[in-house]
Amino acid sequence: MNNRHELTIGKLAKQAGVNVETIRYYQRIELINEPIKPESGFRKYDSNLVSTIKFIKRAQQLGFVLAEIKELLNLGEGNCHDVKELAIAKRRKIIHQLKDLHAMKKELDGLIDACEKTEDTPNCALIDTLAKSP
Amino acid sequence: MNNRHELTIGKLAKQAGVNVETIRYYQRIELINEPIKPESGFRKYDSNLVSTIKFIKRAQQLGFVLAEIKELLNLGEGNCHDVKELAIAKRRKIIHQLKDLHAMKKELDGLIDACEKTEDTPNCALIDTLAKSP
DNA sequence: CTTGAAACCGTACTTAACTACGTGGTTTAT
DNA sequence: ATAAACCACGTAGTTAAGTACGGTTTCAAG
Repeated sequence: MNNRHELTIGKLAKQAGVNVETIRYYQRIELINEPIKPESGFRKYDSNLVSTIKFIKRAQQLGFVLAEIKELLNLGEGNCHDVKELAIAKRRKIIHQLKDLHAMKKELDGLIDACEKTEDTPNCALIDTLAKSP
Repeated sequence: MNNRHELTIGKLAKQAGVNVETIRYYQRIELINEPIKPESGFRKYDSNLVSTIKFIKRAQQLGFVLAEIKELLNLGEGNCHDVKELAIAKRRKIIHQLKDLHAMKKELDGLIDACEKTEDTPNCALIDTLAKSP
C-alpha cells in the first residue's frame, strides 16, 4: 500500500509528525537505528520508519516509557521463548490498564449523566472507585 | 468501610505507597492541599487522602499527566456546565486510549499465539497496525 | 527528661524526554 | 553558480515529576 522509498530526516520527521531533533534523539538512545552516512551526502531513511515513529508516539500516550517501547519494538527479533515471556508481561499490563480505563470511563459516564439531569453537582465517587483498583 | 481518621504525613505516605517528598511535592503544585499547621505540632492529614493519592498514581499509569489529573480532581467542584465539558473531553480521550490498547492487546495475543505454535518468529505486524490508528 | 525518630522547610539534584543552538557541510531552485 | 533551505553533529537548555539533603523543631518511648 505504502510506496516505500527513501526520505531525508526532515521528510521523515514531517511525515511522522515529530521534530527532527526527536528523531536524532531516538537514534542516540538507540530506539531506532541511524542509517549509515554515505561517503558524501545526507543519510537516507526508509519510509517504513514513519510507522515506527507513529507507533512510538501512540504507545507513549498509552503510558509506555521509551525503554518499554524499545522492548516492544524488539519483540519481533530474538527467539520465541524470550519473546513470549515479554509479550505476556506486556499483555498483562495492558489488560490491567484496560480495566482501569473502563472503570474511569464508567465513572465519567455517570458524572456526565448526572450533569445532564440536574444542576446539582454530584459528589464525585470517581476517586474512591479508582483508588481501590489493585 | 474505611475508618476515617487523621494521619501524619509519614503514615499517609506509607498507606498510599508513595514517598513523603512526593506528597510535599503534590502540595507545592497544588494537586492536593496542605492542611493548616497547628500553632504547635505536626500537620494532620485526613485518611481519605490515601484514596486520592492512589487515584493520582493510577491515573498517571493510564497516561494522564498531573495537570490533567488536577482537572479530574476538580471535576466534582465547579458548576455542572464546565464539569460536563471537561468530563466529555476526558471520556473522548479514554475511549481513544481504549481503542489503541485493544488493538495492541490483539497484536500481542497474535504474537503469543504464534510463539506457542512455532519456533518461527512471526514478523511483527504490531507496529503497522498501531501506527495507522488516527 | 532525654534522646532518637519523624516532621518541617527551603533549596538543590536527578531522570526522562525532548528542544534549541551554533558551526559547518550539502543540495536544490533560480 | 550562488543563495536559501536543509542536513550533520555536538553540546547545552528545558519541562515534568519527582528525590535528596541539611538544618531545625517536635513528638513520643523509655
